[in-house]
Amino acid sequence: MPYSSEHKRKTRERILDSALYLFTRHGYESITIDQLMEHAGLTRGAFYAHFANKSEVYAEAILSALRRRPDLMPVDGLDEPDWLRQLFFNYLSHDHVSQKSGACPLAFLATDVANRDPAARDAYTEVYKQLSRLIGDKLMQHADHRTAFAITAMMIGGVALCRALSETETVEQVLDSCRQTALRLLEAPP
Amino acid sequence: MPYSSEHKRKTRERILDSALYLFTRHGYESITIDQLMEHAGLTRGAFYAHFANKSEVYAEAILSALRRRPDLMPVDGLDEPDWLRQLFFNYLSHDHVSQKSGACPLAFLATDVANRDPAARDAYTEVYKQLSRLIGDKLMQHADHRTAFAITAMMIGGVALCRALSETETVEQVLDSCRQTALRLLEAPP
DNA sequence: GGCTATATATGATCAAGAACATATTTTGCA
DNA sequence: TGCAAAATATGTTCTTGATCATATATAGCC
Repeated sequence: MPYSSEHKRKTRERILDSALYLFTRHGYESITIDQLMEHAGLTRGAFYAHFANKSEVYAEAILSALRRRPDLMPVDGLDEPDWLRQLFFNYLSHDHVSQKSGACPLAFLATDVANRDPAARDAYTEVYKQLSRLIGDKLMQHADHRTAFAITAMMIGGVALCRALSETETVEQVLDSCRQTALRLLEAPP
Repeated sequence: MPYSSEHKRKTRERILDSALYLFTRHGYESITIDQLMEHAGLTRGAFYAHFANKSEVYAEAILSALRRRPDLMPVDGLDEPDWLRQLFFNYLSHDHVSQKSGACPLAFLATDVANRDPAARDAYTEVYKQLSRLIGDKLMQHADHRTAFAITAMMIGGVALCRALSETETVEQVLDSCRQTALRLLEAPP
């Protein structure tokens, strides 16, 4: 059994890192297996030792976002409102929109996933449920728990929207408005 | 000069109708010129009498949404709050997500457009500005004008999100939460 | 130090689709 | 009624990219 047992696993993770990076930036169709593997420092042929096909790596890449420590996540040790405030500012930021910090697949692949197969949509759904549950839990006692869905929709929509807009001025307004509104929803229970 | 002068214009509009229908459903890359023209009741060859290339028809299709009377728009004669309430319910509805009523390109093409050329992004930006301005105007005196950006982000995000999700139960929760939150933002000025 | 299973690389196939080039149809007008 | 310009249809080229098939390299084990 050649190659240490860790080797393949690490290579796979490296491919998934590249996949998440490239797919969030350019979408499913625009990325080729060649580009993906080159980005991971390998060639086409190695791909099929790790994944059955392109669809599979796409779905796995989305799920892999859960295993990462995203740059978007607030630091530990904050109380709930502060944690949420920091998340809002991290998420609804220029750095996120321009992918200087990590890219959330929920925002970057929203309409892309809708055109993919069930595995991709299941992966997306799983990631979404974990994010909304996390926010919902932090929201407890500060606002209606169910508001979490609307807040996540606004966060995802705000970032997706800003990425599509071609006017930086409008991007600024959208991000600012979403941040302010998220804070309002946090601090003013119904 | 054969073919009545109206003929070409109408054909072009028919192609744009098909383009908006198909692109919003399947995204830019998944639709072929063949499919588009067949849907419009024509063949490939006719396409190039109307558009220079695929990119152009995509951008034009997005802009064409402004000229349509979308099924999403509330009926006339309502006062501002009622108009907005009806818009929220039309937009954040199952019929919209499942495209039984017209499809808003802002929600259906959000991440798709981000991977296209500047013309497509400019078209998207133009449509977005018109929608957010419309909502902003209706919002006057009922809420902070700038909240319009957050509300549109939530509407767009909510629909884009729901289209990607594979669990109907979660879709239900998201739509419901967005509708309720939109109403709250409408009725409770900061 | 060679053997072997596995990872990786390279070559080949095949299909899809955008764009163009040419042929055909249509219809207003002389 | 026939002509001509414009619209539409059909044939063709050429590129791209996913997948497969085969070749090579790697490293654990005897």
